[in-house]
Amino acid sequence: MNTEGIIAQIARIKESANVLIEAELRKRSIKGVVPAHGPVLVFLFQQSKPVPIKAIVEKVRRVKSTVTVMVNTLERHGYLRKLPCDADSRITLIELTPAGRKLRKAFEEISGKLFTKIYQGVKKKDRQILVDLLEVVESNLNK
Amino acid sequence: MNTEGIIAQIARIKESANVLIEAELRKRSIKGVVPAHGPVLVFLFQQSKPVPIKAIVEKVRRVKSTVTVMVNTLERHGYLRKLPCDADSRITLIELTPAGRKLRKAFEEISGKLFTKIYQGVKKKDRQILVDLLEVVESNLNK
DNA sequence: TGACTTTTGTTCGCCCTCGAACTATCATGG
DNA sequence: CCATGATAGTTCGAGGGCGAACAAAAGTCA
Repeated sequence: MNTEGIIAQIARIKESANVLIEAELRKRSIKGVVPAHGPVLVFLFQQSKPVPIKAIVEKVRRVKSTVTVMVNTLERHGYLRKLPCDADSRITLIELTPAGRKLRKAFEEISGKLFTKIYQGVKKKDRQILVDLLEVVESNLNK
Repeated sequence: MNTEGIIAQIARIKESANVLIEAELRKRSIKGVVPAHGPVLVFLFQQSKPVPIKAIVEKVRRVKSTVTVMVNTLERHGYLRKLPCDADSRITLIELTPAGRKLRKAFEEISGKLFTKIYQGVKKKDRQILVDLLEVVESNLNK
């Protein structure tokens, strides 16, 4: 009965997923992108207009100092651009470059691959049970 | 990145657990210890004699350069000591200081608290189902 | 309008984490 | 005995991540 180490188990799963993602990025010769950029990029894929950094901070569950640095890294690698905001000069607007938009397809492929691999041989019903139990655990942890 | 689902969910759980652990450490005024030190300390708690850094590396699933840094941090904060090895001077032996050993109780308390909180209201049977499903997912990811 | 507060981002210090390169040291086979 | 190779740790550079402190701009209100 090894319910003792569920957090360790979860941590290992997360790390294995990251390893897979990194391997797929390498396979596609995508440089300068790491798994942590995922949420930021996914958010930017959904935008049709430049968005303030603040909006990214609110979506990606990272503090703003972290987002500042990540945005700079992605900018340095040419995946996004910063523009000033005319209406409010405190604001920095972010928009994907063509290189950044090109990442979208890779992202979707990699997500699909991960999903397929994770649930290999797991029945739909069990997948649901797993996700539901994780949800209970998550909400327990946040109360 | 974003199977927008289980991996994100798992990542959030892991982070919430870390937040809880950090809060408990703070509550106990334990300085200089972060959740990542957990595996190292747990391993050292189990030792009755000084162990080489190499042994730590093998247990904690971190590369040796990471362990080097972590050991130095824990040493700087007074939780462990480095000693030379007479038989083989390439080796650095590590041993907990009294301050380090004193962390054990806090660790056990925090682990217990985490366990209780996570599984609040989850039946034993469901706990087992959860852990079993996670195990399937984990082994899927590693093949 | 001028003082005070809030909001937006950046910077800094500290830690983890990795991989690659490097230093000692030890082991082994010729 | 010594050259060659394996081993143990460290260092370096690049990235993530946090909180605290900070600067700049905008908002508020008397």
